[in-house]
Amino acid sequence: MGENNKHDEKKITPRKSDFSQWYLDVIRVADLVEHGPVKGTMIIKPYGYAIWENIQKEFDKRIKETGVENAYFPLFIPYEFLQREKSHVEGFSPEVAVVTHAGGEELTEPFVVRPTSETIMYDAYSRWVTSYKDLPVLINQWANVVRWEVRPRLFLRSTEFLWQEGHTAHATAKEADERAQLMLSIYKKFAEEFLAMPLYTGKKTDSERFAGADITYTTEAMMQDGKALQFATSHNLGDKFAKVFNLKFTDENGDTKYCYQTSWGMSTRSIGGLIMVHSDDRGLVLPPKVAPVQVVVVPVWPKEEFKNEVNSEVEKIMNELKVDFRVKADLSDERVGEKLYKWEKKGVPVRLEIGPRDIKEGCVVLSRRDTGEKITVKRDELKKKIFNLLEEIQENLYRNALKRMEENTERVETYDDFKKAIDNKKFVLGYWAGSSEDEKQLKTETMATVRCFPFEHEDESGKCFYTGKDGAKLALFARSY
RNA sequence: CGGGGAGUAGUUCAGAUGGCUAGAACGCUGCGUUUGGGACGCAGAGGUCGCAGGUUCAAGUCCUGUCUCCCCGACCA
Repeated sequence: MGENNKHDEKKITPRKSDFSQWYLDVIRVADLVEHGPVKGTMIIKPYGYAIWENIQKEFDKRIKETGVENAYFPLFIPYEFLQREKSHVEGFSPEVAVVTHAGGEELTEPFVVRPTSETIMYDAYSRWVTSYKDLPVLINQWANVVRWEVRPRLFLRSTEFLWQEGHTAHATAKEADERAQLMLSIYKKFAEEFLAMPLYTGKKTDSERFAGADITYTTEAMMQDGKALQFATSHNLGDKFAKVFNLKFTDENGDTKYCYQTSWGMSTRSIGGLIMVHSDDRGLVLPPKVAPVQVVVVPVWPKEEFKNEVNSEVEKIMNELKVDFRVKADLSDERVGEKLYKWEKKGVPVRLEIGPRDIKEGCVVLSRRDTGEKITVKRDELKKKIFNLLEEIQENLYRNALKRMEENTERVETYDDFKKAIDNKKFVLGYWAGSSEDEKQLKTETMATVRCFPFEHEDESGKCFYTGKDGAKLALFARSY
């Protein structure tokens, strides 16, 4: 290494010394994205996009099982639509991109690049729904949205991001709330089973509620630096939007009623979460279920003359494995060490090494990304071993993340203990009866926010550690992204 | 908007008190030797030093202005 070279491109900043830098390093070495020319935008590279595709595919399957269908609505929304719901426009106007010129002229009516699609979808719904027989409307769209955030961060808060947004309309308030909660439970299951990411779920406080919603339900994940990341949300919108978009139906008795609605979304932020929950100082670590490549086959050619023999063996293995796994053979001319590091940094769960020695002995070497453990496996039980290994890695990642989340969640009774716990980068559970003003004050004092009132502690109540009020509900606090 | 930092090769950077043809490492191209955990040799390509003015015999270096980017906070999926 040159003496002038302070930054070794191959190395990764250790998590403990600088978590943000580590996060950016992982993204860089795994080759997921880079910055776009407009501030806060991302160029998602093939490997990064492949992760998103897997998320899409699996989540899409799961929501369709609940009767949801996909559709697509325009990117451009009349500004006037946004303005109809007062708190909605107040919430979003600071961050919308407004188009005032197009086709070489100034427009008579400006439009916005969608920051979310409630308005344009419900305008359509109002034409589609006339009878109770048209309900419920259960529609999802996979799309990009634009929010001109003050401080963008790769994946976590990009100016433009990809997501799914589900929008439903129902005949009753009860049905809408059930749907909102159902979707939240689907997010939770999806995150835990597919992304190996444990979550807290609960209700947001008034101040953290979605602009225009009656109730916002949320899922919160713990990153390895102890900060919280809002993973996905589900909103019970009540009938607010229905009233301003004139979304009405005639019920069984011939009475005209407004619909009750929900909306729910999950974005490319989930990839940021994935990185910050599982990855380590060697690079990305991906749970097998999301990994674009589950098994990478690395041939070893100690001498040129072995190349053909090994490669034909690799081909056999590929044919055998590609039926059941996402598998890739790295036949590039890079030297072996370089390949091993490369795929490690990309987070491939299982690596398969095969060289002349292994061929002679009828076996291969498998190495797992999460623990680094290497095992030698006979060729005839290869498939079974890989299958088990992938399952084990998936479980192990979840177990570790869950353990970390549980061990780093503390219950407190007093504000002093609260501050101590927050400074120790914990998630904190404590009784809370504060106002929105109190939340603000708490944040300036401790940098922590109320993440949610967790469902699992819904029935508990006690004395608020901040205001001293009785009958306070148990809330989850953390510093957050 | 506040607080830091940075603009020089594809990337990460070095270029005190102005001075010869602007450097290194990695990466890239070609040839050869190599290949069981980040190889090595030789040859090569690659830069109007963020931009605009100014001072000077001479500016990457000094002065003035300006723009941009990154990181940390307020906002959020």
